[in-house]
Amino acid sequence: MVSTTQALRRVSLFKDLPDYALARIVDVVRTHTYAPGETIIFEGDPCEAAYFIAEGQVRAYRLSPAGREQDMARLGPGHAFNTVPAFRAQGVNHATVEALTSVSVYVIAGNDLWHLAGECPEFALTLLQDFADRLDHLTNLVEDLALRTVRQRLARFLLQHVGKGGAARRWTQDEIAAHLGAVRDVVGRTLRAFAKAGLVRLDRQRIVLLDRDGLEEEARY
Amino acid sequence: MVSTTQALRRVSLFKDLPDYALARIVDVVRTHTYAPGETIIFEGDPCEAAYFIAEGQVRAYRLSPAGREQDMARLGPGHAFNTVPAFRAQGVNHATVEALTSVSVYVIAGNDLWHLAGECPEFALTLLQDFADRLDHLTNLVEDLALRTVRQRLARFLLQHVGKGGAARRWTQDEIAAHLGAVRDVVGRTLRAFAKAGLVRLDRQRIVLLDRDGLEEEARY
DNA sequence: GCACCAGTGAGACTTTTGTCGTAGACGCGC
DNA sequence: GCGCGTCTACGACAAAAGTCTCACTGGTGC
Repeated sequence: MVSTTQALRRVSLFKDLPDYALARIVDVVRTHTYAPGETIIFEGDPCEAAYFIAEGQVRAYRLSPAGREQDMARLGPGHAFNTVPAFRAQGVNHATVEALTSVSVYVIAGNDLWHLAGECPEFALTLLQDFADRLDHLTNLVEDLALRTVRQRLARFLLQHVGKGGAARRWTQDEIAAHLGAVRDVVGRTLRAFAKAGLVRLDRQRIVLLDRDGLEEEARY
Repeated sequence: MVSTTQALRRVSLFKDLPDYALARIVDVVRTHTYAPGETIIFEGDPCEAAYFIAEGQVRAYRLSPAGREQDMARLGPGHAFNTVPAFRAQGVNHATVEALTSVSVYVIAGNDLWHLAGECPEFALTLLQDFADRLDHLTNLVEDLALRTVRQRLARFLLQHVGKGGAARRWTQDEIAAHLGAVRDVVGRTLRAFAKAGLVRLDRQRIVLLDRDGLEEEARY
């Protein structure tokens, strides 16, 4: 715990906090690590704490009784999750969060987070910014789900997430489906349709964009 | 402006604030009224200010290029809207907001809101609670849109919004559709299916629930 | 009374999405 | 190599949702 203050500064949500705030956080924070594939919190469980990612990637999703999944967010170093229930009356986790890689997190109990926000204005503002970003993201997600077809959503997704370089992480069709609010079959079918139209090339596990303008045409309204 | 402090306390978001915070708000707040049907802010416009409802009902929605609408929220006295952009880098309104009734609001410029949150911890906490509630609401909305059919959504909607007494406000099928993320035709068709199954009775403009258990069955899973 | 209009009921039809079954390709551990 | 699990391809089919059209109702204002 000697250099915890230094380490905390690496989390972008804590980066700009004054020393006194960090000192208070050090008092209440714990650390924890999770293996890839491990589930960190379960939707519906009573909320114990909020999590801040030091290392690794996680995904937060909701699960339907039929087993279908809908991603709410993918989060990496510096992001936080499960911060919401600390500020609500009945605090239950609002999504299931799963480690995609090895993950190490800082954990702060809900009560402590509440008090920190009340005592450190800088921290409260940081949280407000974070919440605002997530409200924006969810609002866009709602619009997509309600007003656009899978085809349009997939075109947008490809434009955003399949970078020019091959450096982009691989997405399985199942993952894309969970991200878009569809099922694997439909994603695969639509991808093949794009391939037939010459918009993309499917190199088994790798998707290469051939016609960016064409995809933008598909994505636009 | 004499009794503004008193009046502000009627807004539930301001209710529990200490006097010094209210005094600061009084310094920067303006008031405004809107007629029924009037659009208060437009999606995509640069964000000027945040709004707190003193009187009346509004609805916030997103519009697709095809003219279809998706409600994000319906808000009444004590609720706030357009508070999010004040906490984001590029502040543009994230939805269109329309007055359903005569509406009077308190208006606070984005900058002022930011400073208030930084200087009044109680206010920051109140805003965090408000944001947390809305994140919860939007998360549920995403789950509904992605994982449930219109039929299931409609059953839930009826259970929630059509109270026992006849006191419930009237919903047109168009409004229900915007709320559920569907189109009027489908809502009407599904309502008729429910009526045929004996779950509801349709009295032109009035929906009466006949079989609550049956609807819960439709809504579940 | 009359015309007008928003809200609704209803049928026919298309498109989109989801479901199922089967099969092939690939990577991995043994 | 072999088996095994994951990911993918693809066709057939079913269900859900959307689109289009027309008619009807009940209220409003004139």
